[in-house]
Amino acid sequence: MTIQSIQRAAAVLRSFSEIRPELGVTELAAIHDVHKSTISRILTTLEAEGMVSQNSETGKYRLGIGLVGLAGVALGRISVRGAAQPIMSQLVHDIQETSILMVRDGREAVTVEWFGSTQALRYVGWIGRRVPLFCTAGGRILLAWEPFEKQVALMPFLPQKYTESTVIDPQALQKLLAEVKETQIAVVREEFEEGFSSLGAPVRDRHGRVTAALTIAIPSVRLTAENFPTLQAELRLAAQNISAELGYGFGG
Amino acid sequence: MTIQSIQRAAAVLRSFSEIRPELGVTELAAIHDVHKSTISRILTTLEAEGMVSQNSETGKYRLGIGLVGLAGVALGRISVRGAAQPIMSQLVHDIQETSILMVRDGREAVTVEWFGSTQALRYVGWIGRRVPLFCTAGGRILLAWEPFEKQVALMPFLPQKYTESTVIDPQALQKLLAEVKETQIAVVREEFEEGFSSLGAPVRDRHGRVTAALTIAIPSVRLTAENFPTLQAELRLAAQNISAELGYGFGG
DNA sequence: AACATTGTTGCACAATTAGCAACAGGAGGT
DNA sequence: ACCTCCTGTTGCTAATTGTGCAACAATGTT
Repeated sequence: MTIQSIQRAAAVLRSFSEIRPELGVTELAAIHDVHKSTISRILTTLEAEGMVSQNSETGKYRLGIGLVGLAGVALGRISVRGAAQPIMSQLVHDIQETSILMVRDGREAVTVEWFGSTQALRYVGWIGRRVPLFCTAGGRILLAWEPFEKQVALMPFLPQKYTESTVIDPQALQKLLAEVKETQIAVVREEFEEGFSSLGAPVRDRHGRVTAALTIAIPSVRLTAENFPTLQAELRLAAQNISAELGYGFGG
Repeated sequence: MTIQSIQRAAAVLRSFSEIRPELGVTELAAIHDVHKSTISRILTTLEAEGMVSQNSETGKYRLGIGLVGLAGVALGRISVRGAAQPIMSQLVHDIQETSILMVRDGREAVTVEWFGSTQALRYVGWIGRRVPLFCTAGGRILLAWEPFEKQVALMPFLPQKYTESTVIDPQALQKLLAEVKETQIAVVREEFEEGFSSLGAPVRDRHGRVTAALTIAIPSVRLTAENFPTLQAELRLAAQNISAELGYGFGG
């Protein structure tokens, strides 16, 4: 028994994205198959609550600053962040590449912490960035230890290709996930973003469950056969150290 | 014309805080003077939307990871962040103290970016942290250039004292805000958190409006008469540089 | 075992919401 | 300047949905 108008409000909020950060009443009404007067009222209410704001020039709406404060409270309960921060900071200092910590949110992975490389050419992340599970290293780490039935249940939701390299064939993906589980490392080369590749390693909680993914995001030109062994070793070690901090008895 | 049930949902979300990250149905019902069955249904709906999650052991609720992704989109539209990041990183590198960028959210200031000092004793911030306007350096920066009537209109909402040093007398505060406006620097010594002080400087947009506050948060033992001139000068310069990036013609 | 407390659920009713229709304002074209 | 089109907003009312009552299920304490 859920409350329909609250569901509608949440659906409206989720309509905004990195790609479509600003939307109009008429657009949202079409997306949700709801009358525009209804959308207008939902947005008016959400604006009063600081969760959206209206661009006075365009009349269109965006997500509002009030969500940031709510997310701050939500982030505060994610204990892996505290454990990971010093370790990630050191990792980035050592390898001079960007490191990102992700957890699962529905059918996506979301960034809950990140430290950026200081090199001029580097990957820039942000807290709250959502990326697909299937074609990112962090996403594959979060999927690889899921029960097979759960992995299969997600296959109908495979997204479009993001790049020429994106793997979207279910069987090929299953194979990749099995390899991730075996090697404990995920490697994604330009499947999600042209020019960038990523490595991922599992972070486990005290029960041994993979609850987060520690990743390195790197301009592809800098991921070579020469430095790959070092990078993946450093990443593994950092992920193991974070897991140990969380109470995982991992060869500690 | 706002939608009451959506307002209620938002009010429930805002009930969670740093201090009270986990709340039960009965507590929330009392806080909001709403029947607990109503609260239970609101929470069930919000949980289905990923905006809260229930602790299976305690039966209580917390804010959920879905809010982080929404906040990520909201953060993406705050252009001051991109301008500020390299400058803040350099500032922290130079002074070895934590720097925080805040914008206003209603009657509070919220952190939209931060870079932490690597010293062992340091201030740790986080994206989405909300702090009172009145007794933090960033908050005072955000208030100081507000029209007098707007400042006065906020006085009834003065919070309780956080520390022995918190200034909550309206007239004393008005005087402090006038000084901030004159000196272009806010200094708060342990008014919000024991052991920590902060300095704030205004960040202006291309229209000249103060739309963000750049701050340094520092263990009070490290803020001395000796280093204060250097710290405030570095902070001013960094804030001016960010403002210039935003198109403010500030003695460029 | 009995009791207290918490979160959940079925039911019915009336309060609130959703959709229709009209409106206000702005942009673009002639 | 006038007209058309499009967008977001608002008054009104019917009916749908949300709310509160009452009961329930589960857990913890004495």
